[in-house]
Amino acid sequence: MAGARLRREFFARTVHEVAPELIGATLLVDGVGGKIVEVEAYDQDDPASHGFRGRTARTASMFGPPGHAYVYRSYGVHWCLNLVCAEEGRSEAALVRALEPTHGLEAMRERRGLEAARALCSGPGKLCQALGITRVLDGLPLDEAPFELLARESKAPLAVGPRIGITRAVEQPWRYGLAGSPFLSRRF
DNA sequence: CAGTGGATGCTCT
DNA sequence: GAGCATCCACTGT
Repeated sequence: MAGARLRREFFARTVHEVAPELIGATLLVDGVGGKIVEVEAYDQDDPASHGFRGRTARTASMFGPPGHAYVYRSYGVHWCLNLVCAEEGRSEAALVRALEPTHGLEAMRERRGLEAARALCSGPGKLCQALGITRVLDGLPLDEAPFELLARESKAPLAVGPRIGITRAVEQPWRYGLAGSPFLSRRF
């Protein structure tokens, strides 16, 4: 299932080291969540990253200390969750794109109005809806309630590919997934 | 299946 | 006023 609680120090490295290690970790919000099966890396010098043009009110927490959440609204409809990496002052973060639901399936079904477990958390907006993530959690530390983040117990078979839904830096292969998982937002 | 378009809000130009 | 790190419903094979 899940191992030791991930400490803030885990995130105090470049996102390109952290992101692949997040695959297989367990993410819970108020006890509801599951195993991370898909993330994307965004860094300081990345034209596709919100931090690329410098710090703004929206992206403040992305420039904050590592091991915290950066939550933003997407397309005016959905919320997206990032796990902030690197040292304070830089802007590096891993976008959590999909979970394999393991805890609180009923709560997720209620929030999503769905039955199929496969579709509960198979996308960044979907998983935020399923876990009840909103701007309220922006900037909060990941090693304190309501968050709970548990390290993977064994190394996961990794799939790597280009990121989804962006228009700049499309060629960077900074999307990581659990190979073969049926809970991905899209196949690799 | 694949492809299209609408909903919706906020940030940045 | 454009442009999104999206999702869903709808269309047409």
